[in-house]
Amino acid sequence: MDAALRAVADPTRRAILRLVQTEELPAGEIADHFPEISRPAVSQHLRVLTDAGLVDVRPEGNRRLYRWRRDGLRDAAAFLDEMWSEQLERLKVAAEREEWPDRTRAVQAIRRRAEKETPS
Amino acid sequence: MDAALRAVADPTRRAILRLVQTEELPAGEIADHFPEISRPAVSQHLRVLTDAGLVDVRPEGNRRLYRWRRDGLRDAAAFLDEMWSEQLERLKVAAEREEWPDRTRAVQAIRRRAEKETPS
DNA sequence: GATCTATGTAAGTGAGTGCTTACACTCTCG
DNA sequence: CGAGAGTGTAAGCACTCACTTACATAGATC
Repeated sequence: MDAALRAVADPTRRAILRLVQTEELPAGEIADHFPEISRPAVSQHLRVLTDAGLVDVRPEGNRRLYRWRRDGLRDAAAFLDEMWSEQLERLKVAAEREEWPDRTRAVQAIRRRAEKETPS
Repeated sequence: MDAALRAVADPTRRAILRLVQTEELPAGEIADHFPEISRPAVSQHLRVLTDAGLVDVRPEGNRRLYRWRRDGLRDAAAFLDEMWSEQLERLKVAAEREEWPDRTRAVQAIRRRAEKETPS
C-alpha cells in the first residue's frame, strides 16, 4: 500500500493513471500528453506505476500497452474509506447536528480539477 | 492533495493519524507509541501532518494537543472515489453497448458491484 | 540484413526525506 | 527566581526522487 500511495502522490502519475483508465495506451502516446517532461521521465513514471501494481503492461509488437489495474488502489482506497467511515460513525454517535462531510461535492471538485490537469 | 497523499504514504504517519483520530493527544504521548524512533522524529512527522492539513494542533499549557482533521483527507478520498466510480461508469457503458439478452440484469449487476466497492 | 521505430536502461544531478544528536524555547511549580 | 518537564528547531547525514542526456535493445519494414 505504501508504494501505491507514494505513486499516486505525484500529480504526473495521477494524470497518467487517468489517461490509461479508460483505454489501453502505448508508452509513446502517453508521453505525448506530457510535452513538458522528457519521454524517459514518463517511462520511469510508468515503471513506478507498474511496480506499485497500479497499471498492467502488455507487449504488442513493437510497443508496450499500458492500462489501469483496478485492484491496485484497493488497499489505499480501503484505508481512506475506513478513516472516513470510522470518523463518520464516531460523529454520528457523538452528535447528530455535526455537519456531514460532503463527499459528492468533493468528487465534483476533483473532476473539475482533473480536466484542468490532464488536457487531452 | 499532493501533500496529503505524500503524508499518508508513510506508515508511521498513518499510525499517528489513527492514534489521534479518536482522541486528542499530546506530542509526547504520541511519541511514546513509537519507541523505535526518536521523539524529534515524531515531532517532525507531526509537522508534516500539520502542514498537509491532516491534523489540528492546540496548545494547552505546557503541551501541544494533536487531533485528526476531518477535511484533510477529503480530496484524496475523492480522487480514489472518482477512479472507482468512473471505472464503474465505463463498465456500465460497455455492458450496455454489448447487446446482451437481459440488459437490465447486467446493469443491475454493475450497480451491485458499485454498492459493494464504493460504499457511500 | 540494414535500418527505422518504439521503448527501456544507465549515469549523473539537484532537491527532498527521514532520521539522528544537540540545542533553544516556553510553561509550570517549588 | 530557578529547575524541571514538554516540545519544537538546527545541523548533518545517508538515502530516495524526479528529472536530464546518452545509449542499448527488440520488433517492424524495406
